[in-house]
Amino acid sequence: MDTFQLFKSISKHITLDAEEEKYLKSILLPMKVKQNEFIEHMNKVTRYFINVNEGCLMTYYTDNEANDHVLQFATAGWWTGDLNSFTYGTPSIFSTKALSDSSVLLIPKAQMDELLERYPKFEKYFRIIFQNSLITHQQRILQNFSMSAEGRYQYFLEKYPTLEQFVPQKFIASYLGITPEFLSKVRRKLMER
Amino acid sequence: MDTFQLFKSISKHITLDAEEEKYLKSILLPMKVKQNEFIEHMNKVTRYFINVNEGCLMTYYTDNEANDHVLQFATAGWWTGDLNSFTYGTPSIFSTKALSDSSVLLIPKAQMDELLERYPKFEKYFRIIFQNSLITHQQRILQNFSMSAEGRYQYFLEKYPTLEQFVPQKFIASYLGITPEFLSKVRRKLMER
DNA sequence: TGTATTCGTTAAACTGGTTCAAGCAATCTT
DNA sequence: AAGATTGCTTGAACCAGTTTAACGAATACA
Repeated sequence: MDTFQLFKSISKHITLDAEEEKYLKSILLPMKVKQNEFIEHMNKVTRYFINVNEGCLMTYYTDNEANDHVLQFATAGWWTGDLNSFTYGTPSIFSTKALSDSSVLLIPKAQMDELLERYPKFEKYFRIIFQNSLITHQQRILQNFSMSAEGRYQYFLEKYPTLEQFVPQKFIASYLGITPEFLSKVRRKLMER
Repeated sequence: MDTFQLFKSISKHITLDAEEEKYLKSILLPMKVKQNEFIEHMNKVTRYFINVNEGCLMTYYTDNEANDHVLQFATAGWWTGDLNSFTYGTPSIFSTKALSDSSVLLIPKAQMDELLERYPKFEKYFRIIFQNSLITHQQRILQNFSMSAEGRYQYFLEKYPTLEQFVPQKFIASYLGITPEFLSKVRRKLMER
């Protein structure tokens, strides 16, 4: 099964020789998770940086009032997880769970460090991955400030048309920073037009 | 004048040899900007990635109703600018201006590309810079969802104690995603305790 | 030195979004 | 197949933050 989405993502940015590809495969941990199963739990140190191969994951924060706040959905080819906890070994503030039966590739922290040291080419790959993700996060911050909930919802539907099949509405609401009740009202308003 | 803040930032993450340091210096454009002067303008393609040496810059988005929304303040050692426009050559949605008399180092896009190609060590440096910035942006998104304006203001004061000297309150309000009027109320409430 | 513009504050009216409570449909459990 | 839990919707009351307008203090400017 050489058709990991991860390798498609990598080949967009760098070209691996046989040795590099072999080494990378040797450190990846393939894993299947069923719907609603967790890969990482809040309050524990994150062990893995996660790449989704099939299905859909969600990384989210649970606040003191037990409200969930979705940081990110991840589908085929996307990286997810608590980057701060993974990088610096601090307890995670996020949990990551499967929204559908999924298959993922995990890289443990020590192997990630060794990969970057042995084959600095991967520095470029992750530089680009983090750079693009940063751009996306910058845009999300500004949208939350400058657009209404209705506008954010419409933008979400346009930008991530494939996510609706995986993600219950209450989690879309959470991603948008509103309550499920209010998303329901927004949707009705949009339908009536 | 070998005391650029940038070199302190770099030495935290990688070690440069004489050649690399010399090359880097040869492509940096030092520049002084007076208070309220612009380095980059919205709607134009960003030419430079900006590192602050002295003073304070602000990168912000102006929406259709002419409201400003602050993405980032940057003081000594920090990078700023419109990363999307710089990387992909799209028209910028941000402007970057000086909040005080400042000195900065600019890297033009072509020179940045060449730096990364010639000396891949800088891939690691920018991988770490973008990774840390991404972590900060993730936390900011979640704070905006899970904390009140009052909580966000207190957190801002704790995290960036040096910024108050540079930044007018209306821009702090903008950074927090609230109106200046409401920040004024929040401040009074906090004083009264 | 006087004048104009900008900045922070206050207060009253307002609104986008929340909270609480209830009901219905779908799925999970046994 | 009945009961229990979860997801989505609706409505009424509510609240955190906005809008508008006005005022004084500070700064910029001619």
